[in-house]
Amino acid sequence: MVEYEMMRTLIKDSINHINEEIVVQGWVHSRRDHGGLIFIDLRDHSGLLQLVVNPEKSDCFKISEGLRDEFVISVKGTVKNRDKDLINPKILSGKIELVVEEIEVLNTSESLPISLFSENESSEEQRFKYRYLDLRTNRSQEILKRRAEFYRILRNYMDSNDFTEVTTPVLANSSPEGARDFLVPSRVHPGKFYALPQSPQQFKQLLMVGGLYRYYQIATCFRDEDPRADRLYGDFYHLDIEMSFVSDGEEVRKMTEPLIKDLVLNFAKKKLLFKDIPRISYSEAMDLYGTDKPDLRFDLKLTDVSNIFASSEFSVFRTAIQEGGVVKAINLKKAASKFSRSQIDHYTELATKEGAKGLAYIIMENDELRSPILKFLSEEEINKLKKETNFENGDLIFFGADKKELVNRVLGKVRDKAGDDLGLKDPDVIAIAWIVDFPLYEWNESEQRLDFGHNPFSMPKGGLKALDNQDKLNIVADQYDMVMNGYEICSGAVRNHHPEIMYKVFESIGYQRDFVDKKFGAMVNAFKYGAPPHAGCAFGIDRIFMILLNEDNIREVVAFPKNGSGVDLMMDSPSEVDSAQLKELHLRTIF
RNA sequence: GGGCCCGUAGUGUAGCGGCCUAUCACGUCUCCCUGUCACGGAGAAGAUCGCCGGUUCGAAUCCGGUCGGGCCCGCCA
Repeated sequence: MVEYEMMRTLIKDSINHINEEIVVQGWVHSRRDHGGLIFIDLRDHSGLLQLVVNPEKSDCFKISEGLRDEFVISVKGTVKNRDKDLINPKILSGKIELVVEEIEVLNTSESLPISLFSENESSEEQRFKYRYLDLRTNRSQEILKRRAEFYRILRNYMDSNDFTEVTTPVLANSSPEGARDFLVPSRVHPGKFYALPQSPQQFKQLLMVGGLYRYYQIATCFRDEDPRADRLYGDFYHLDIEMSFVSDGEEVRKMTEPLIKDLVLNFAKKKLLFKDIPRISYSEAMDLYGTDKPDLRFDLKLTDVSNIFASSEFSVFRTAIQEGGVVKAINLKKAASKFSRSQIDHYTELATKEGAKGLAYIIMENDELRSPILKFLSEEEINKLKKETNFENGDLIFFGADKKELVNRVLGKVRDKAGDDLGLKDPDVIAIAWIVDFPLYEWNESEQRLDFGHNPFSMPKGGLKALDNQDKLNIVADQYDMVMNGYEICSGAVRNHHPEIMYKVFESIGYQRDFVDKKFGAMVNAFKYGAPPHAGCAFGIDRIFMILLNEDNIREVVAFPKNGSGVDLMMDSPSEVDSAQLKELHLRTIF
């Protein structure tokens, strides 16, 4: 007698096993009781198999009458071909069935608190509370398997390119910049804390100093920041990469590109919009798209039209420019007929939510212009506008007039929404680009001081000299992000590996040497002993996986996600601990 | 921390001031049924409409608060 765990195997081999006796185990997927004959669809990880229970087997029949959805059973029976007109083309095993001879209930099931296989999909809250049931669906099973496949591709690629996988500590140190840390109190050292790393940044750089040629890790990262649909709470995964003897970010970009292309083309089976992945500077991205993570599946661009309206009669435009701001336009080609008045109002709403005072627009239909601001615009201005923005019949232009940063942000959002509303985001297409040359510093308006733009460990282009001579806000770092369909999926940099430049970079925004020594002691010390130039990056694995699977919520692609408040509804974590545990950790309860 | 939206039998929904003693489907329970595969048929049980308070002659429905959930802003070097 053959024992089968896998029905898929059974299906493949069924030709050879017709009339053989076999044993299968699985879940009762559904039961159809005809009174004198019972059909059961048995389900395991590989699919469905129909069982037939005849009344002559009175013991089996009795048991079968009591079976309910999701009972776990073990069945012995004979594989039979179905008659031609009884074949079910909807299931893989539809040509055969198992005529039951013995049946044993291995476990029962209460009726389910969520619906698994019907058309009513239960709420996310319910599904995640009962995630162990939700995982039984085809969709979940598929996601788990695809994720394993995804990991395998990452590892194969890295391994075959001389990268060494190194596991770095999870109990690490709190870092002063960046996200909020998860702290872990030390029992042995009263009053001291570990922190769970936001990324293995410092460890991987120390590996470079340690002589490792190339490093990678599928690294767990921990950040205590509020989640979003595309951002997990708590822990998430990086493909973390670092390469020694690299002084130009281009080397990292060239190294990682083929992997991402392979994932798009062969893993996700999607179209890649740009075969040669473009490099777009941060400032260009902000100018053209109003964001540093543009969705490049569609080609809408912002145009600076300040020169046209510098002395306009329309005071909103004129004043904005006089006060050092800009006027920019985005021409939504052929959108005029597609947008109703109320839809345009939605854009205005979006703009004001972002801080704009309003959102001027102008429409050209049947050679006629329509706009609330039309009376303020001269013919010359209109003509120049037509020329500079390719403004034609059927087009709709939105304007932003304010400080440059605000205008970019607002029109960037407008651009993104227009991409949705005009159906320009093809789900089968992936557009990838590198955004390069991020500013090392940025101006913190609320605190009126300089801050690090992206991360404090990148090498300023031009080194020490740049730090001495240039206007700080003009200093560019060899720092790069990869964007995919409007999501940031990777961030990296050529690292600052000279102690003197490290000190200087911090000093420029008011941190003294001892601050650097205290907070980044290991790194800055290590750099004193022949640190090789090095560069790297980190890809957000969960997010890439989400995009490639066309999911719009990142929690869907994780086995056991936490909800929007950082709660694991299934495990009910975080939870209280008893006072003895707190005492041992030298903590007192605050309640 | 802030804004917007949601909360109705086990599950998904309808109802959005009186026709509500709350709709429908799935599930559950009882009975019938020997070829179904979303089996079919007959019947039954199951909801103090998240919770508290208010307005009203009257509240699932309107208002306030609160709890829970979602999306967004802040935050995410």
